[in-house]
This record gives sequence, C-alpha cells and structure tokens, in this order.
Amino acid sequence: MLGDATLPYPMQVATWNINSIRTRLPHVTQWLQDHVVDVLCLQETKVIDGDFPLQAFEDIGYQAHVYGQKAYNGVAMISRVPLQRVRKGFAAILAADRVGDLDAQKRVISAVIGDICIVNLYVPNGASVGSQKYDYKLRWLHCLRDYLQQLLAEYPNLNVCGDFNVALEDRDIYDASDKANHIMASAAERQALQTVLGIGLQDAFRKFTAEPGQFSWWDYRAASFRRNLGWRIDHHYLSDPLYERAISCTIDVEPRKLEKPSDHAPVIVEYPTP
Amino acid sequence: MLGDATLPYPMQVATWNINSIRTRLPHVTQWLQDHVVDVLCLQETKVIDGDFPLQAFEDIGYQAHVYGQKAYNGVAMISRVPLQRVRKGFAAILAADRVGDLDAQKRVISAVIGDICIVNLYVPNGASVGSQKYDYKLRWLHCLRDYLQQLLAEYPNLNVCGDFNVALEDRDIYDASDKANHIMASAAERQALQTVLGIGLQDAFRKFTAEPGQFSWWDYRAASFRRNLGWRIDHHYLSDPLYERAISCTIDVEPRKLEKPSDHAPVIVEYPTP
DNA sequence: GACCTAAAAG
DNA sequence: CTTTTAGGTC
Repeated sequence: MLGDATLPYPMQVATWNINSIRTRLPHVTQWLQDHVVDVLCLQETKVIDGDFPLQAFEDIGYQAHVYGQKAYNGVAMISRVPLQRVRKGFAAILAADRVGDLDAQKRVISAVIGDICIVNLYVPNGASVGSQKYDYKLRWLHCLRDYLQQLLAEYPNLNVCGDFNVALEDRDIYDASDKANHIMASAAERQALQTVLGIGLQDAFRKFTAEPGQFSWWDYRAASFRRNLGWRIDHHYLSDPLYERAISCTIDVEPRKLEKPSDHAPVIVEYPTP
Repeated sequence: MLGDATLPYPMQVATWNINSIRTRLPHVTQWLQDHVVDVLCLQETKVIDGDFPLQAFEDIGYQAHVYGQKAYNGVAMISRVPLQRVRKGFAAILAADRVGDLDAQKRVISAVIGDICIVNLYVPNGASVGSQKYDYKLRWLHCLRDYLQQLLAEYPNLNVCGDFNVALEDRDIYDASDKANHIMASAAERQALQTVLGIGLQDAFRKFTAEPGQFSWWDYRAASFRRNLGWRIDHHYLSDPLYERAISCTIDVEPRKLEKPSDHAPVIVEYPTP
C-alpha cells in the first residue's frame, strides 16, 4: 500500500480528458497501475456524482473527488494521498454575481496537496468562432482569470491543468496555416488565455520541449491520430516557484493507441521530492 | 477450402437469431469456424442489404443471401455450397393480394440445396396477447401456412426453421403455470402454428429429446440464462421424408455464454450424407 | 437488458 | 468517429 506523504520518488501530477469515465474506466485504472502518479485530474467524466465509479479507484489505492453532471462535462481529482481543501466550481472562490451562470456546467475543481494547489479545468470548447458557445468560452476564461488570481494570492505554488481547448501557438497545431479562424486557435481565445496566464503562469511543457508536432488531442475523425494531425490543448500552467521546481513535462501517447481510446492523451508534470 | 457438393460428413443445417449481425459478427464467424455447418439461417440481422458484411463470410468460405431492412427484422442464409432458387418474401410464392402488407417486414427467405428446400423464418413476436401486433402475428402465421403448402407441393423435402416466437408445448417453457395468456404461449398462437404444421411438418428436436428444460432463448433481463429461465422458440420443422432422415437435432448453448451474446442459441439439425 | 434510431456535442 | 440522450422493440 502506498500512502506516505513523503515518497521515495518524484511527485507526478497528470491531466487527462477521458471522454466518459464509464467507457474509459478500464484504461484509466490500468494506466494508474502502470504509472506512479500522485494526482490525476480527469475531464469529461460525463456522469453525475452518484454514478462515478469511486470503488474502482479505492480498489487500487486511490481516492476520488468528483464534480459532475449528466451527459456532459464533469471533472474529478484522483489521488493516492488525501487531498485538502477540495473546492468545486468558481463560486467556491468568487462571489455569486461574478460567477453568474458559469457554474451551471461542471468544469472546475481544485484541491491542495502539500504546499501545492492543483486546479483541474475543462474549458468550454466554443463550437465555432462567433457562435454563442464561443462567447460563453470567452466569458468563462475571463472569469477563470479572477478565480486563479484569488487562488494564487492564497497559494504561491499553483498548478493549473486540464483541457483548455486552446492551442496557444502555431507550433501546437499540426497545420496552423488555415486555423486563424478555427476554434481552439482564434486570436480572441488565445488572447483570453494569455490574459489568464498574465497573472503569473507558465507552460510547463515548453520549459522542456521547443519542437512543434507535440500533441495531446487528435480528432476521432479522418484517422487523425494515425496521421498525427493533432493539437496540444491539454496543459499544465505553473506559477513561478512551481515552474522552477518542475523537472519534466511529458505527453503519454500510449493510451491513445488502445482500442476505444479517449481522443486525448494524458499530460504529466513531475516535481522532485523535497 | 471446403466447397464440394458431396461431403465426407453429415450435412448440418442451423438456425440462429443473432439480434444484429453488426454486433454479433465475431460470434457468428467464430461459430462457423468451430462447427461444420453447411447452411446457417440467421434472423434479426437488422441491416439493409447493402450493410450486410458479405465479405466477412466470403473470407471464411461462405456465401450469404440476405433479405433485410433498417433497424428491425431481416433474415439471411449463409452457405458453404451455392444455394439454388433463393426466394425472398411471401410474394415470391403467393399472389400479391394474398400477401397484402405481410412482406413490408423482411421475415422470410428460402432456398434449395440438393434435394432439400430450406425455409428461414422470423415469425413476428406479437408484443402482448390481444394487441395489434398479436393480430399481425396470427395473420402472418395463416399466410405462412399457404406459403409452405405451396412449397411442400414443389419440394417433398422441406426443412422449415427459424425463430417462431412460439413455444408449442408447456415442456418448452421454464415455468408454464402462469403463461397461458403470455405471448409465445397463448392458445391462439399455438393453434395457428399447429395449423401450419398440419400440412405435414414435425418438430425435429422432439424426435430425439423428450425432456423439458431444453431452451433456445433466454431473456436478457433478470439473469434468465444463469437461472435457465428459458423458452424453446427456435425450431426445425421437417416434412415426413426429412423427419425420417434426420439423425440429430441439438441446441448449442455455448454462444449464449459469451460476452455480449445474442439472447438466442443456435439449433442444429443433421442429415446423413447419401 | 440489449439492441435500434436520431440528434446533439465534441 | 465517439459519446450521450430519449423513445421504441423484443
């Protein structure tokens, strides 16, 4: 049994949009048994909290904190070590009139482990540029800035991860030439995310890897994965002290090769044990 | 490659309601490779003819004759040896005004192999006693009698098989005590089927096995298969010369034990090679 | 309980 | 393409 607060190996935090915990449970539990991950942040669980398979995670030595809804969205944090201060929704931090309707969809959960605050996000997809859902995405990102700014004031060590549904730079897309007005790459949403990062967050992946062609999501259609037509939209954004501390950030493409995979791959950031 | 008209082993004809050929294709092709079946009659294929996986059967040395529709019903005959005189629907034999609307649902296909005419049927379920669908089932069985009478005049060796959705006797049901007004066991549908058999057909299975508790269908619900709460509703009814010729008739329950099974098991009748 | 369709979401 | 829903069949 693993459960010590201090571990003989580096601490790992992972994010993975699993596109239905019901369908993907075997992949997720197998992956947790093959990798020494301390905290796994899941998006698109797609179940109400009562239907989340808590027991399957307890059986392999993990506890789960869930914040879900029927059919769509839903986030969860899976942890070997007990988590502190689990907070669900923007309204756990922000005033109700600031949040408005943005908590109707379950997309935000955060918790504290040791001296690190981990935020797990499922940013709205936005459908297409200029649509109502696009406006919702921009409003959501603006609210996220306020949310993270308050958290950062409380926790200098902030690890913000999840499915951001935004590829910040052209090198994060398989072919950016025709994507200027494409959802996940348009100027307004990139700017909205840059404003979020402006509070003092940096991309853990780009600390270690400058090359293009590194992706975390491939469309199910058109054999995109086989042809590596992907996007890097799943991220770990770190506050300065954590950015300095991070010793690796990698994308594990192996689960994307399995039968009936999620369309996303997990992204792992690693810290030394103090 | 097998393909000789004369075979060094007995000839086998099987019937199997596979409840979607799309979902069950792996079970069906595996079963054909594990069993020396000459003709396999399928019901509830649930695909239009253009979507039937012909190639998968050709790959294992079988040809398929299909008569399907979208979403519901649908029958097919799978054969190692080429089939002669394939006929689809009642209207291939009966006058259009006799058939009426009874060919709108694809439930009848027949073909000739050697000196035997094989008829493959998916009899309407009938929903509940007294319903509109029940009346349709009775009308359909009356039409079937005319259809088979004409075929029998042409082919003295008639093997009529399929999912009849009728358990003729109480020993064909796990507990008949409360089934007198149950669909598949009510007096009117049993009488309608008896009238069909009256043209000169006998139950191949009962030539060899008198015991109760022998079933071919178990409801997916209430763990019916595990508890053997089944019905014998899939049959081979044979004209006199074939009834004399038959050397076995068995139900293969093994496929019902697999993952994601059909709710029906195949039933096989065997004839000596002349 | 396991199939089917259809639409919505990604 | 894959997932979800709801309504229908058996």
